[in-house]
Amino acid sequence: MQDKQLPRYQQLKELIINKISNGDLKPLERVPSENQLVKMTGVSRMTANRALRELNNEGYLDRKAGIGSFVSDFKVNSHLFEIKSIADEVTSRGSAYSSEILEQSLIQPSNDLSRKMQINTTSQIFHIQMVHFEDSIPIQFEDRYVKRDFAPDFIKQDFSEITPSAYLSSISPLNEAEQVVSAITPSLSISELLQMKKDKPCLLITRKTWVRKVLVTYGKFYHPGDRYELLGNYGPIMRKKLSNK
Amino acid sequence: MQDKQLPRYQQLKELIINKISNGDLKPLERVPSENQLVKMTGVSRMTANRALRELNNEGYLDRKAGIGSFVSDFKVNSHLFEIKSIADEVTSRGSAYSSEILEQSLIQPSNDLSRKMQINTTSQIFHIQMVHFEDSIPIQFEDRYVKRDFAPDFIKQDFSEITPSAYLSSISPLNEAEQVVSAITPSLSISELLQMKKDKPCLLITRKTWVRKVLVTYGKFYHPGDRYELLGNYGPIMRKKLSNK
DNA sequence: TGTATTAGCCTGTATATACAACTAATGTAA
DNA sequence: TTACATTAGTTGTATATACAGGCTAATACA
Repeated sequence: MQDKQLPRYQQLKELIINKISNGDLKPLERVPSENQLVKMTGVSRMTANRALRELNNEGYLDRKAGIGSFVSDFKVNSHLFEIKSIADEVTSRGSAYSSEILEQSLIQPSNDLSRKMQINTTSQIFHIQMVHFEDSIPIQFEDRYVKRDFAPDFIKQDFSEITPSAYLSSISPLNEAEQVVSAITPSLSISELLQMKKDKPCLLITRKTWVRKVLVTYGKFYHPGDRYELLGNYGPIMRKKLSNK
Repeated sequence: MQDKQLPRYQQLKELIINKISNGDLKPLERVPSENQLVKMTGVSRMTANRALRELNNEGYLDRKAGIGSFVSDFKVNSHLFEIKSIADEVTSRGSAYSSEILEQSLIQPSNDLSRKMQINTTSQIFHIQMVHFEDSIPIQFEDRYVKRDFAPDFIKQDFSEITPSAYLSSISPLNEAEQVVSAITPSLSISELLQMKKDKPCLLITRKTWVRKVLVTYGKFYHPGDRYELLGNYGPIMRKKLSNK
């Protein structure tokens, strides 16, 4: 039954997380101040402070003394997941990013796919296939499925302007992700798309992302083994804050 | 000069982190209670509470109401880094773990290696090469270098009993790690060690770990691409606590 | 002796209060 | 207009206090 009531600071946190998840509060938007929360909910300022401070530590909010508390923008959330937009990655290296879209359609999922995405076969999903280039050299083949009801306008987007990852993050911050990394020998078609030599290995990343415990995307990302590495930094005190600008 | 003094709860946190890092406080050992910290340092209980609570959230401590606060054991820290001991990984899947040691020696580093490990060529380092098996099938070739002054007894260990990762974690919790994942075609010798078919790809993980900002190990971990996957879960609220037992 | 109670310590939460530092907007004087 | 001071609102920190709930060991009692 779990009717044991949560502590008040936790209730406050979930209230705000829910507003972020369902879009009531959008990235960079202002969140009620500590004193406003005191007036709204009747808690003391210290418990409002604890709620906002912990949300800040967890990466949901950005706070500044004298200014206020704001919802983190999606770049911060991406960093939280160690999942960067491929376009940002390329440009941050000082290289030129470009892309080529191979397919962008609304499809009926196969049995296998509907099972992987935890839906029934009658609901439709979006499918996109594209290649990402760094200085005109292919570095990723993206093969992604997206739930239709999560991103109804997915089909209308121009993904040569904004990557699917960035677009999906802009709709709603992703709460959770699972990523499986493996090394494979690519199929002939993928090998050709990535302009790889025969029998060269491929780094394959299979990623699922959830929003509020609901799976929204399932994608496979193929990288040429000799042109791409996946970097991860791990440490207890590595939170990065937005610059002041 | 940075002589601006840190907040008191932060001073308390660093005091305890330092004691953990330099071995004054060992895993599972008791940490001063909130009231003891009050008497020792003169702060109020709430700021002692904040220090211990945040250390708990960051994975350094485990706290239990009615019992006390204790240094997390190395398994928790490993999880913090998303780096699991290969032996734990295998046994948690219900398989039988075994290993074979190929080399365990004290060497003079080459120029290239001394640069990678940020030491001069006169200091000696340990070198170990071993293969890890799951149900007698090789799943990892480990090629690791360890600073001598960090683990002076490294050479004496029986690594068929405890993996190098687990041993190093037991000496001191690792503060920071960097991990690069790539897909390669293995050399013939590695391919044979891992009993792989010709031209099959290999998942290569290159990992550096630091303790108190000092690099202590540098290792390469080769996995057969068709027998191993690297799994990562990402989410804001995924802290796992030790069971009660 | 065996059992129940109590006392004491621990963490967890919540409140009220206070002061400091920072920022933006406003008012005021040169 | 410009420069400076004031003010109000924000977060950041620190303290004192209180009560609840979990746990252990000493104590009291039958």
